[in-house]
Amino acid sequence: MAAKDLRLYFLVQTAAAALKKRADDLLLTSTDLTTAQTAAMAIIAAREPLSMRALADALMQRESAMTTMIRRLEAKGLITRTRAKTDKRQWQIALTPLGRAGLTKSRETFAKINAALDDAFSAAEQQSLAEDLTRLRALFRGAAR
Amino acid sequence: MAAKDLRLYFLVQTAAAALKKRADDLLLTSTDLTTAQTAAMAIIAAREPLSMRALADALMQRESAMTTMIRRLEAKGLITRTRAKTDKRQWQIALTPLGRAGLTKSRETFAKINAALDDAFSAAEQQSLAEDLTRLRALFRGAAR
DNA sequence: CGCATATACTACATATGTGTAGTATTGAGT
DNA sequence: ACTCAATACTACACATATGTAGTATATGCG
Repeated sequence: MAAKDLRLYFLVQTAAAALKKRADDLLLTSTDLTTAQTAAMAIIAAREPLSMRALADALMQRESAMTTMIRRLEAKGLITRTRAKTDKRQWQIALTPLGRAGLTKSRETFAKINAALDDAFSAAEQQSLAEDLTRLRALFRGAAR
Repeated sequence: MAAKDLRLYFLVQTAAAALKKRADDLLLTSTDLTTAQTAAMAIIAAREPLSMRALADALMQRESAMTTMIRRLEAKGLITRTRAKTDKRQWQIALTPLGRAGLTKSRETFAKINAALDDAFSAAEQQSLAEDLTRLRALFRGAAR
């Protein structure tokens, strides 16, 4: 039966989906942002101004995945895109004050998420889980065999 | 900085994405199926014939997410859909021989994934990871507060 | 300098997932 | 039997992610 082979795979995917959905539910009611958008804005806040490429790398995603999202954030007035002077291929992405405000507001959501985690997992357990997930991610991020 | 708040969230999502991508890469070259399709077929194999609703529940998803995927699997000749006699609202979904063959072939992929996991994680570590993920999933699957 | 290649980004097709609204059928209560 | 709510499923809009192909700019090398 293939079902047993899929057990850990399925657990990882469904746990990630449950976490994402809860965070999205909380975020969308309080800030009208998705978690993906919030994660992008958190990276931008930490490194602005940065290029599409740098943003994609920080989020461990492709540049092509960034185009649409960044356009949406720009349309909402949360970020600005300006051409880099030294390299005209690049954009320089930065938060607007409105974007900064949205990001600040999003902290409530992650505070709730983290409080729930703290209730359910001891610091040692969270540490162990983080280490396992880091190894899991590293294990599968190389080229396929 | 919001980045720290997002640490565990980001780890879970990126670890799940890395695992999904590796499995997809392997599966798509050997069977032309995605992991989501394979997971659906594994459920169908274990419980056929079953309704859209039962399938969605088993995959922890919405029925609306099933419609398109099931249509695709049907178009590929991997599953059949027939109306249930007792309740004409329901479909009865079952694998075709071709579907069963695809599922069998997919086992190679998950054998590789599981071998990689066995290399990197001891049985006890996998057990602990599975328990943590089960708790994490349960923690966030209820209604939002 | 001029050309080949690499890099940064965009455009679009495909796949998945969510949310919401709609249709058809069933079933429960009166 | 009739009505009304619940259930099973579909349709569609939107957000995200991947893969591939294309354009514009930069850069290295002869």
